[in-house]
Amino acid sequence: MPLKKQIPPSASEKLNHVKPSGKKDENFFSLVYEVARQIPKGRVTSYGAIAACLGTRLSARMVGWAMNGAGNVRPKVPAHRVVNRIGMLSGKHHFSPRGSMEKLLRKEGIRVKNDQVVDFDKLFWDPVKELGF
DNA sequence: ACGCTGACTATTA
DNA sequence: CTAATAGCCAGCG
Repeated sequence: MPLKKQIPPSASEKLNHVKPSGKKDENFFSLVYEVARQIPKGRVTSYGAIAACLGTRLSARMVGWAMNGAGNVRPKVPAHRVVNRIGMLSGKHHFSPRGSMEKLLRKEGIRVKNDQVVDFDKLFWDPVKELGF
């Protein structure tokens, strides 16, 4: 799945209006959480896709880092639906309890084999495309 | 303040 | 094909 063209930084400004309060600290984090919450059940996406949606395709690491606090944020953020670009459950080690990520995915009908999402290309949910970016 | 680390990705060798 | 490299930027010692 081609990540297509480069996303202009203006995209982040678009989502910027979403933030209810005037806090800019959680700017990036909030955006990540927002997008992550939009992931339909039974679908998955990648850190890079979210990053691209925010206009910072190169900062996919930050997306993952943001997920680090996903469990602390309310409402819950389906961090288990976010995997790396090849559909591998790279973040399963950060889940509690260990291995819950795969379980959750399976529960949603997603087949996981050897820490990898089966038919990742079909289950892939592109926020850029779905959200109209 | 500085440097290292990391749930990533794309590019180059 | 695999391996190394470079961007990204928020935390933490």
